[in-house]
Amino acid sequence: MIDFKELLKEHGIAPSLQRIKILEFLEKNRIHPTADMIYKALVRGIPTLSKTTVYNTLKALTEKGVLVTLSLFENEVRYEFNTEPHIHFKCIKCGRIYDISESFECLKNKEIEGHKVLEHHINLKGICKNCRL
Amino acid sequence: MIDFKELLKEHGIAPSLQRIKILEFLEKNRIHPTADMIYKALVRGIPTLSKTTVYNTLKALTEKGVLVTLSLFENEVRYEFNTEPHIHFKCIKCGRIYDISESFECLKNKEIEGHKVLEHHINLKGICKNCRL
DNA sequence: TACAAATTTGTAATCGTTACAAATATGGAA
DNA sequence: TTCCATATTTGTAACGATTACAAATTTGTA
Repeated sequence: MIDFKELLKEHGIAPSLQRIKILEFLEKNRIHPTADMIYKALVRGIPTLSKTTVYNTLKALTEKGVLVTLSLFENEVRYEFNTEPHIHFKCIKCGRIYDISESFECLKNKEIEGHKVLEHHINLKGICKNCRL
Repeated sequence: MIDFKELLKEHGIAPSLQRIKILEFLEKNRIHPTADMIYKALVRGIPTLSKTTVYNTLKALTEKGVLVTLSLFENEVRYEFNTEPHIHFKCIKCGRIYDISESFECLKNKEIEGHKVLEHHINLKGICKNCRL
């Protein structure tokens, strides 16, 4: 069990209730949510929660490297924990986003057509194992 | 030299001046522009051009498969001709987006962790050959 | 030339996000 | 504990990209 309060302190962010809850939500719900999804989920427990707080917190956590933002297919910002490099798969039927543990080390720090590659993002799209049944 | 009027007709879209110019711009300027960039570039030649027309045309052309939309890193929609599958590289210094002809056939129609892969989008980020100098 | 249908246009609405300032909560010093 | 400066949160307004919509214009065809 992660100590979210500690995790925030380690990154120089004061561990307020709102921040802890946002971080906890992202750790426990690996669904790559949008800011709005996070807000809607948490406002039940924290009725005074403001969307601005959600955005501010996500921005701060991203700047500190705790979170990572994703630009997947539909052009909406989604957030996830910054963990091992992995690939994202989005199901065109149910819309769920899956993490694929496979990684393409072959791209890392490579030089392609004269350009120095620092980051690579691989997004897959198709029918997920549940929707294929 | 592509006959844009013909190309539009082939896809069941009436070849109006505005549509021809938008298509022509995308074919001649392989810069993966946003709708706004297209509008700004064309409004000089067509002073009455409306942004709505640009959006409508881009939407129609995308639905017909003539264009493809990109969700790259900054979460802004960009458009390009629908051609051979290729990889996009964005320079973090100059912001330019390059097409990398290399393709990852190894991903095509593959089954990964039980999911059926239909599309794959690979986005690279780094320093381009010009900015490295 | 005339007219119905398609296209374009401009305005207003919408959505996600950010700016900003007031209100609130916090932690440390006295 | 109480006080206070500071940090955090909140709500509203502003913003930019996109879409909805209806009026105006253009087009192709009879």
